[in-house]
Amino acid sequence: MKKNIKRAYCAVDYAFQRIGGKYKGRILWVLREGCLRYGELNRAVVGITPKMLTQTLKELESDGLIVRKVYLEVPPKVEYSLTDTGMELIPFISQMRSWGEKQMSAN
Amino acid sequence: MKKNIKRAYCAVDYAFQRIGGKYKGRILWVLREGCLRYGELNRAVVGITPKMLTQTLKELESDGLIVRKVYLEVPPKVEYSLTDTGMELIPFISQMRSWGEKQMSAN
DNA sequence: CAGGATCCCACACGATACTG
DNA sequence: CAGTATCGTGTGGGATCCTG
Repeated sequence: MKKNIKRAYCAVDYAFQRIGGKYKGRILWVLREGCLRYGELNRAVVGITPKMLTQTLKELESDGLIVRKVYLEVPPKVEYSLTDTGMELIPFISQMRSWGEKQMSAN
Repeated sequence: MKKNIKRAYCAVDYAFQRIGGKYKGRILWVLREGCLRYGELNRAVVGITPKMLTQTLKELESDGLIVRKVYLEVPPKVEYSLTDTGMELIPFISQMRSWGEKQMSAN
C-alpha cells in the first residue's frame, strides 16, 4: 500500500511517482467508468503487453489505487476497478486529457 | 515545440509524456509564482543536478511550456518563466499536489 | 483466460570535472 | 553565474515463449 515510493521530498513529486510510468495514467482513465477484465484492459490500453499490464496493475493495486477481484470460475475471470483513492484522481486526469487534446490539435 | 513526443495514441498519453520525467512537475510548480534564475531553480528543486536541470529546462522550453530569457550582463543572468500553455497546467498540478499531501499524511 | 518466466537493451538519470 | 562535457549505470520497458 505504499512502498513503491522512494522518497518524496514534496507532494508534487510523490503524486507523480504514484501515477508515473508509461501506462498508469491510461489504465486509471479507462477504468473510470467501471470495472474491466484483464483481457478488456489489454485491448483498451493500446500497445501494452501482458507483462507490462500485469506489472502495472500490481503496482496500482499495491499502491491502493485499484482493486483486483478474482472470480473462482473456469475459465478464470478477474476484474479490476478503481478504489476511492483512485477515483479521486480521475478529475485531474480528465483535466490533463482536455489540455492534451487542445495541445494536440494546436500543433 | 512538439517532437519529444513519440506518438500519442490518446490525449492522456500525450499529456503524461509532456510533463513526465523526474523533475518536470516540480520545475513547473516552483515557477508558478513568477520567474526564477537558473541558480534559484537549482536550489528550489532539491536533489537535481546541473545537468538534469539544464536538460529538463531545454525540454520544457522546446515543448513550449517555459520561456528562457537571457540578460546580456556580467555576470550572466538567465530567467525562466511559464508560458501561457505552461500556466494552464498549474491548476491541475495543484490538484495532484493536494491529493499527494492527503495521501502522504494518510500513510 | 489471465497471467508467469526469461532474456535483453535503450535510455533516463547520476557523478564528477571543467568553462565562457 | 550558468551552464558543458564525459563517462557510467539502473531499471523501466520490450520480445518471446510458457502454464494453471
